[in-house]
Amino acid sequence: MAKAISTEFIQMAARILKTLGHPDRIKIVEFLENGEKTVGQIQREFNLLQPVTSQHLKVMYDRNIVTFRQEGTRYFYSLANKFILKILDCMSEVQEKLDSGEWNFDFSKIENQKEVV
Amino acid sequence: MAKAISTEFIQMAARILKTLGHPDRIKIVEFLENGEKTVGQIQREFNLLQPVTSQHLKVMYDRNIVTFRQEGTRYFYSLANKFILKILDCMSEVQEKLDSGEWNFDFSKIENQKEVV
DNA sequence: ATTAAATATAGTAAAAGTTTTATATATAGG
DNA sequence: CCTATATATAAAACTTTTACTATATTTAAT
Repeated sequence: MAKAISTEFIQMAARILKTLGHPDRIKIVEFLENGEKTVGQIQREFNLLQPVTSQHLKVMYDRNIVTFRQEGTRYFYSLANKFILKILDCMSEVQEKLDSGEWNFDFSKIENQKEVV
Repeated sequence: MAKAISTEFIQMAARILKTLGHPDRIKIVEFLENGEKTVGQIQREFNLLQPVTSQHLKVMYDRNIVTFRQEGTRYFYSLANKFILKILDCMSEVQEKLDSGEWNFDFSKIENQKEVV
């Protein structure tokens, strides 16, 4: 079972989780699981505005979630560390359990819900 | 390997991750892993203000992360579903890898960093 | 009935995150 | 050199969070 988590780690983890707590970013990160992609590829894949795409990538770069290499005028982004992979694994595992009905999650509480405090 | 993640699920997951993306809430959720706790217990454990504690719990309740039962004037909070446990497991696993040096994470990028965009 | 304890709720100001529109930069090709 | 392409950066308007402070509610005890 999970052992206690250190303060320094918690700060880092909170930042990562918060940053991944945005639908676009989850999708992007998942997309990058298949290998590096350019900004344009990402943008087209999810029908995002270019600056939005860049912004997401910048935020994730600043938080050490993605990294990139430049080639000519293109920037190839990829996942920066294994923590992210782990989280993706975790999520898809959860989704499987939900799909199979083994687990249950009350979506009603979170859908179409106005933000509260 | 992680399989594709559905849109509905992504919305839900983003919400959960975003909500857990706060140091206090990670700590609280981890604390609850040991079994239900009252608001007062949580508050004292982490030296939080009472309204702050209640707020965190309310937000997490609204997002189906925790649940509670009332007994007299006390509210006993506990984890609401297994997704959360999974995330906690994931995090402590990552921490182990980091501690053991098997993995690496550049903390410099996220510590004492002013928020950008 | 009164009071104390435990917790929730409300209100508000400040901070952080998001989205959009506009503009800049850098590289490649002609 | 000039132009087009790919991407970054900036600025502004807006929304959501966060953290406080104050107050209300409910139950238990006297």
